[in-house]
Amino acid sequence: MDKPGNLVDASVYERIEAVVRQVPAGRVATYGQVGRIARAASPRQVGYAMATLAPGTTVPWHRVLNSRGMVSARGGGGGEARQRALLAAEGVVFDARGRVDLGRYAWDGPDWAWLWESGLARS
DNA sequence: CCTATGACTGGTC
DNA sequence: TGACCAGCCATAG
Repeated sequence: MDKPGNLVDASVYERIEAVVRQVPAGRVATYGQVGRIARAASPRQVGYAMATLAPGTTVPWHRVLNSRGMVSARGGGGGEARQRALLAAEGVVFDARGRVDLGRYAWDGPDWAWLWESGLARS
């Protein structure tokens, strides 16, 4: 896992990115889930953070889906197909409606150790 | 410095 | 099933 560091003093977007980095290949997280773990004020903050990521970022943004298990539509376009391709390459299957079975691919959450070291475990 | 602008979710009607 | 609404932070121009 990557360096947790002290995420408590980091900006909201930094915490969100750090959490997304913890999502392993082949699993997917929802904006709401990431938001709760990163202590974002609202799930939407996660979307905002993803939208500002640089093109060549190392953050696995494609593993973040909305609460319905679908790829969220974005302004620019294009990125949606890429997101699904990346997930498919990791073995994530989409059903006929274009949805992922969250009950099967949902991420369990970050490791306890990471959570503690990052400072996000504290309430 | 101020405004517009985004990858969302849960509750209510 | 929809449709509508509040809540929210960083960045660009």
